[in-house]
Amino acid sequence: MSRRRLGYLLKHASLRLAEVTGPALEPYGIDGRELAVLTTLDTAEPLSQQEAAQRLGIDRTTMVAMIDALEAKKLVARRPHPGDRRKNAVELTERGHDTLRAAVPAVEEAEERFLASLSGEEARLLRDVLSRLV
Amino acid sequence: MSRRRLGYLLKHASLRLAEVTGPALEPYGIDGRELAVLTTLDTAEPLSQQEAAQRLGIDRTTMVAMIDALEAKKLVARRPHPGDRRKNAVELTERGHDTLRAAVPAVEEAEERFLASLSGEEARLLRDVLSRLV
DNA sequence: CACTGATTATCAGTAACACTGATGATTACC
DNA sequence: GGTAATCATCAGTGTTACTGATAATCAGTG
Repeated sequence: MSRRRLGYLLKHASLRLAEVTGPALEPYGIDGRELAVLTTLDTAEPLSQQEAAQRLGIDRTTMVAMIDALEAKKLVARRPHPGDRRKNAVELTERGHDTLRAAVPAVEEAEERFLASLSGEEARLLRDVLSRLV
Repeated sequence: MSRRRLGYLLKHASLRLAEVTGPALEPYGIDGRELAVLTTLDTAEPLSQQEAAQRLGIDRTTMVAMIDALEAKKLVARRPHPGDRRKNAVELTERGHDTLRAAVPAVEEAEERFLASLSGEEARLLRDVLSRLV
């Protein structure tokens, strides 16, 4: 049974989750990956693109395209980094903060719908177990 | 924390799992997707390509390419379907059966290594919970 | 039997995603 | 001062999986 294989389960769980979170984020004009970038950038001190990429576990060149898209939507801004002109200090704009504040509850609600068939204990354990594996 | 987001966890769990199962399957010349197709095709009555695609939850056109690759490796064969000349009856070859028999234990061992940090109960529950979500 | 509509496999084209490797600018080291 | 490392960027590539079109075949209807 290939349906029992862990790779199959993780992949299809991702697909089914995206079917729920995608529409939930659509009103905010972003997708799940962009929400993750916004969340990562929402720190006290602004990050360089490379720092953000490392924290999120994505490639540096992928982050360039992500920031390009978010900047085009006026959700983030590249600023000169104080003290190192090689770096960009990437900051959320006012609009970026607003979008983040509104999108996070929307996606959390979508996740809960996705997990609706589980008990609270099971849902908690799923997150916990996945966190340890990652 | 974007690291708590379910989409992030599922995606990165998939990536980390692939890092383990990929090398485990490499000696057999197949990847995880191809193993899933082989497993799906290992039935009493041979399936058409479309039936196999539906069981596996992938697109019909994707299955064409998968079967092309597996046929080139002599692991499966397209036969005329008895009673419906529109269909192909896709069968495992002798070599396909051998590969499947050897690769399944290898990938299961890799999965266990991936799950090594979990208790047996947690591992069992992870599979169970994911199955219900898919 | 002839006709219409559905089904199957295939192909070309496309899109999303994420990588490698190279480049220019800047910084750090010694 | 000169060399090596770091950062952002870009062009190119590879993987994956889709849409839409086509030809062959089958099923059902009158």
